[in-house]
Amino acid sequence: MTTETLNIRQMCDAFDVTPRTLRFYEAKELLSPVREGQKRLFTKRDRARLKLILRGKRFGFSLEEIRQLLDLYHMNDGQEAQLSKTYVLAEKHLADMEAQKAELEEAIGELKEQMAWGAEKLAQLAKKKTAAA
Amino acid sequence: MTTETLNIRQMCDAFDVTPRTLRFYEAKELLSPVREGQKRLFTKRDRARLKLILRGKRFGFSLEEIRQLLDLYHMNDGQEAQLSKTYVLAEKHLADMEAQKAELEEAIGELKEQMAWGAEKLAQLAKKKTAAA
DNA sequence: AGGAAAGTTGACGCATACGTAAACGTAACG
DNA sequence: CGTTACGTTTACGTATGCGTCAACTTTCCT
Repeated sequence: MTTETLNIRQMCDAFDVTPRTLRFYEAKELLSPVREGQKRLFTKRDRARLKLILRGKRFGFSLEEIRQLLDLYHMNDGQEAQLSKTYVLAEKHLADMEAQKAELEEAIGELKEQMAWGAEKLAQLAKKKTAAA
Repeated sequence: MTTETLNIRQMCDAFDVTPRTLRFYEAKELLSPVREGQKRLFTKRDRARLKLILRGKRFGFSLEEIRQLLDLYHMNDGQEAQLSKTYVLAEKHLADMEAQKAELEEAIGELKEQMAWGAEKLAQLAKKKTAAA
């Protein structure tokens, strides 16, 4: 394996982000790339986390929320207390996302209605034009 | 009808936002309440728009994006050029939302997997505890 | 008339999420 | 050995989305 880890530029290209963003995420403890000298090397784990971070962002979560949620995907056999706390957080998160999904479906439905109305209007205008020709 | 329009406080209570927020949205031309003297009165139209604004925010759209999208719900028989431009925007928006929905479904699936794993771990810990007792 | 209640317009403040420029390290290439 | 490329830290700058006074007006109550 030649691509066990990625340097910062490869990472940026792979995820379409800037170096600044990756360093920022590291500062916020969302990522923890290893160092080769002073250079960052991003592991498979970092890549998985970044994917989740970007996804979280698209769903409107703040970086701080995301930081906490990242643990959900790395439940590492800790204490029962910690694990169950994480699990509860996950339940909330799940409920959140399912609510968002429901709302999204409603919004899609409404938008489609509006578009049908608009399409009809456009069709009428097109007809008038044809008739006038 | 006594509730044809709402004053700012009623509007805030109805949508759980602050006066500052409503004034801010007006400044950004997302809302355009009528005036009674210098006081704002929010019409049915404003209420519909605010609902869409808040929804848009939950889906991670910026206020500026939302401002443009609001026209989608008020396609007011304008010029064909304008109307068709709005329609195109709507198509993009729709594609956006459906993509988001797909991603959301994927995310929900993954999270559920993680939770199943976590639940199992917790069950094992519970068993050990019972056995030890 | 006097004062609280509700609303208004500035104007500055602040957290989030980076952008951007400066100054420096280091490693390879010709 | 210079310089080009790539990366680093430090630090200040910036857009977004409001929060939070301050200073007034308007209205309604007593």
